[in-house]
Amino acid sequence: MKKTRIGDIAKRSGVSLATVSRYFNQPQLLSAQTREKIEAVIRELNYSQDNLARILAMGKSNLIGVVFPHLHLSFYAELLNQLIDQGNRKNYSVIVYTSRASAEDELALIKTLLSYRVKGLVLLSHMLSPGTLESFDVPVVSIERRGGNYRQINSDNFTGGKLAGEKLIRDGCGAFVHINNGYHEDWPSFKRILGFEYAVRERPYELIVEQGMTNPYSREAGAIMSRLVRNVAEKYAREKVGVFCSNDDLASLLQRECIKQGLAIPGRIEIIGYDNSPVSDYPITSVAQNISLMAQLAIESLDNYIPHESVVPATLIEKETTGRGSE
Amino acid sequence: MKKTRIGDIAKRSGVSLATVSRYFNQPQLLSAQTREKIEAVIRELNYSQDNLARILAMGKSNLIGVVFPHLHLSFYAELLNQLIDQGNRKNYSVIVYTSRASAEDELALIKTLLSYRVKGLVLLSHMLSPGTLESFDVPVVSIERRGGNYRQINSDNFTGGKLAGEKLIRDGCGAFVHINNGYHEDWPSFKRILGFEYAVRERPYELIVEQGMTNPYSREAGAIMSRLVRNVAEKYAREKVGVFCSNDDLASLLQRECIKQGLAIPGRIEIIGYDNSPVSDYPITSVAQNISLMAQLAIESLDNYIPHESVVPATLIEKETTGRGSE
DNA sequence: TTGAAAGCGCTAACAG
DNA sequence: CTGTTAGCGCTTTCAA
Repeated sequence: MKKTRIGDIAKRSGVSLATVSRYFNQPQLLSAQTREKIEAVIRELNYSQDNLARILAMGKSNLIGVVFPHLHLSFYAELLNQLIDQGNRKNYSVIVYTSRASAEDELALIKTLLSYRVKGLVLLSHMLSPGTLESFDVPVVSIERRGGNYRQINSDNFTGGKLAGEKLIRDGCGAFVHINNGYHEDWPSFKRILGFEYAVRERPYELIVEQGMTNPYSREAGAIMSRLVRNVAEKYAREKVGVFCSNDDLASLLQRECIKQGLAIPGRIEIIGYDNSPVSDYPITSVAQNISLMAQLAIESLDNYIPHESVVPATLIEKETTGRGSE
Repeated sequence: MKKTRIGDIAKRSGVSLATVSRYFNQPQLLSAQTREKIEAVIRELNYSQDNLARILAMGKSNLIGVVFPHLHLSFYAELLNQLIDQGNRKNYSVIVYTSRASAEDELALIKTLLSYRVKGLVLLSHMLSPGTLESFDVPVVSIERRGGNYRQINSDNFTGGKLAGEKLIRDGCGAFVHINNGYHEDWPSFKRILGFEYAVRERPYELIVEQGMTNPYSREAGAIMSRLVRNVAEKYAREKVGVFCSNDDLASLLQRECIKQGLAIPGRIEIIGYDNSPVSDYPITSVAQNISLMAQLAIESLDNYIPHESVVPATLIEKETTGRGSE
């Protein structure tokens, strides 16, 4: 049982192959009559297009390549979700990869993507240098990554961090902690720290960086967080502590640990996460990134590609790990 | 700046186009000399293959199509992770979709996948009937889904449920609850319920089904769980309650709610989840599905396709939401 | 409105 | 070992 091709339906409906092709691509050019004839045969033979051949002939696909560091962070999972959904609206299909161990491997991976003639690349991986990204001859959009001469979509990290700080101050916290699992001054997310530090300036403040919590669900991360909470509780015994975490998963881990150690939330300690991804929709106060807008912008910037940075607003979503403020 | 093709490098190195093709596909056939010559030019011209053309010429791709219901469940996110990784070993690329609203739409989506000549389909969606799945002319593997004449990969759900039940009994629970967000007797996961019920037979037992918790991270799910915990605590005031949840995310939600309502874990209530996905690696006792094995089997069954069911073992991973047993 | 024919970039007989 | 050539299935001038 061979695959039915455009030629088969051409023959069967007594028109030329080109006409059938037009049926799909420029139906206005066809007489209503031929159109119906073709339609009937297509249905009859249960034909469906071969996108591969189509792409080859046309030169560009509507496959889009996406590279995530991994999918263990709820922000990533949700963004992928949204990218797929937004892509679907434009009939794009998403090929997804997770990051490799070395820049070299990652480059190979992207070359594979390119070998499928992807229409564009959406990257959340940190592995490749801006220079490399600029060298691809398809649209490249980075999300929450270092900048360069390509399309960047970032959330308003500074404001996000600032909102978090201000909220914790309003709630009467006397000591402030930011927990991060590793940052780089070039990354947009670094501005979260700056924003937070700006808000809490001249108050007791501490920046804690723990690379071991890159996967917040690992046993290691649990152990680290446990120790960390103990230290913080001991160190700031008299004032309420306001903690801002670089992502929700970390915040969630922190919350669990506080509960375990009997620190009242939000009485003794307040927690604010970042992302407001569905996984944390309930009940952790978080700075929301508007993930769906980011996905939409990413997808839409693929056609009509203009390298530049977009900053999407960040908003504080108050839930149960912070207080009522003091207004 | 045109794309460099196989022909360009043929010309430049003074061999025929076919020879260059062989360089990639059957290098043993070439003399070391030509091989080197070609290699040099490839490097010089920075050539990289066009997989699309390749697939078209060869007839089959190494794209594989994956359809998930969504990515909000940690089991899904992790499985996708593994599928990508396992696929990479064989140089497959994964096109991922999330389920559509209707069977019709979902079929269209799969047709799109097929139009890219995917080598096979890995499905976690429930939308399509077995009959439909059987009708595709590429290998189809379903994971934890209803059976049919295709490759199925399921975990040993009955044993999994049974292990959970037995553990709770050992730990001295006097009342048993299973919380599920919707099931169907045809689904493999239904056997989790059977296994659990078998283990706790003739003891106080209750099955709670709440469709509203399909996305355990929704506000709605939070509200439902809150009410549910209250009811359970009230109803079983004298005996320790053993709760088995149909997935880890639900278990995690339950844990949080118990803590909030002041029910000691594992003193007053014990919790066992299902999946043991990384998201729950810490600290919820869970029945592990061996997700990476499932992914591996799925990927490997794509070549040398033999429709049948594989059942991968389920094991109980004891963590902090259950007690020490009583042996 | 329609058809003929030349590609898209690569592979795979077949012949040498 | 290597070259010639005919496709893979579709799109797109160009001409009619």
